[in-house]
Amino acid sequence: MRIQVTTGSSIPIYRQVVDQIRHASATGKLAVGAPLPSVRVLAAELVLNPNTIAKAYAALVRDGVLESQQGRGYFVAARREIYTRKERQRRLEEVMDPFLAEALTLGFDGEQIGVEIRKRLEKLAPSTE
Amino acid sequence: MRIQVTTGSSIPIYRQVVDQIRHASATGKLAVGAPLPSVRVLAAELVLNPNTIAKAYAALVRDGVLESQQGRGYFVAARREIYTRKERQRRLEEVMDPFLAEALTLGFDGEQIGVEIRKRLEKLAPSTE
DNA sequence: CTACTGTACTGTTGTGCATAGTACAGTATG
DNA sequence: CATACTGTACTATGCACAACAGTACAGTAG
Repeated sequence: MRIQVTTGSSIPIYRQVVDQIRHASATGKLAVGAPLPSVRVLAAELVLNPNTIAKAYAALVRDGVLESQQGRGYFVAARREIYTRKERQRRLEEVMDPFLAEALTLGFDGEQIGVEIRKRLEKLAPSTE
Repeated sequence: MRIQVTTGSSIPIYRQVVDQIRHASATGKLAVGAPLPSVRVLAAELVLNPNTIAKAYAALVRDGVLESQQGRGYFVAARREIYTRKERQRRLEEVMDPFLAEALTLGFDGEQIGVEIRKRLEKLAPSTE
């Protein structure tokens, strides 16, 4: 798994790391149980502070994407439902609204947004169920 | 047009204002040419600093959503294409990726995301084309 | 002129990101 | 056992930005 980070972006570095690992996990690019590079190794690779990586990993643990094992490392956690249906819905809308506002401003309508999303997903996970 | 703001959210207040006006403009709730509440009036209404509203309005002018007229006020700008097709695509993907990462983590697949988006848009603009 | 509008500053405060550095606990290998 | 990894938890610093307060000036409408 290759992680890329853009310093100077308005998106915090640790957030970029979180998003990429989430994506890889959700699309199956990172299998359940797979080990992740250690905090210090990934930090050295990306020329970042280990604290930044630790923060990203901690956030992913909090969200149930990763599991940590003291002294061993971080691993991709088994998929499990950690939220109620209602909570899932609420969280989805929370991130959907700003996205829709931007998309609509750019002149896309509902139809086109759907198409673009499908295209993006296929590009990321060619073997979709 | 009614604007609501949540202080203490992780989303900056001025950003909340921007998103809501964008949405209202994009969905037609705010007609082209319609006047917006003055910086001071809206600030008083929401119990905010006028600078915060001015910042939000300025951002909307920069994005082509509003137009300002010295001494008169802010008005909804005429729709116009301010970005190239390529730039639009790039901007869409920029906001789409974090959204998709979150949605996938929550366990939604492409199909369901499309459905949720359609539902959300209908709710916001019942008279969709 | 007066009262509204936008606009542009200067500060100050608080918060969050990212950094550096140190320290300690658990695990694996020899 | 010792060593070298791993995660984890602090403290402290520099920086950027959000939001605030206050002031000032320019354009518009009555």
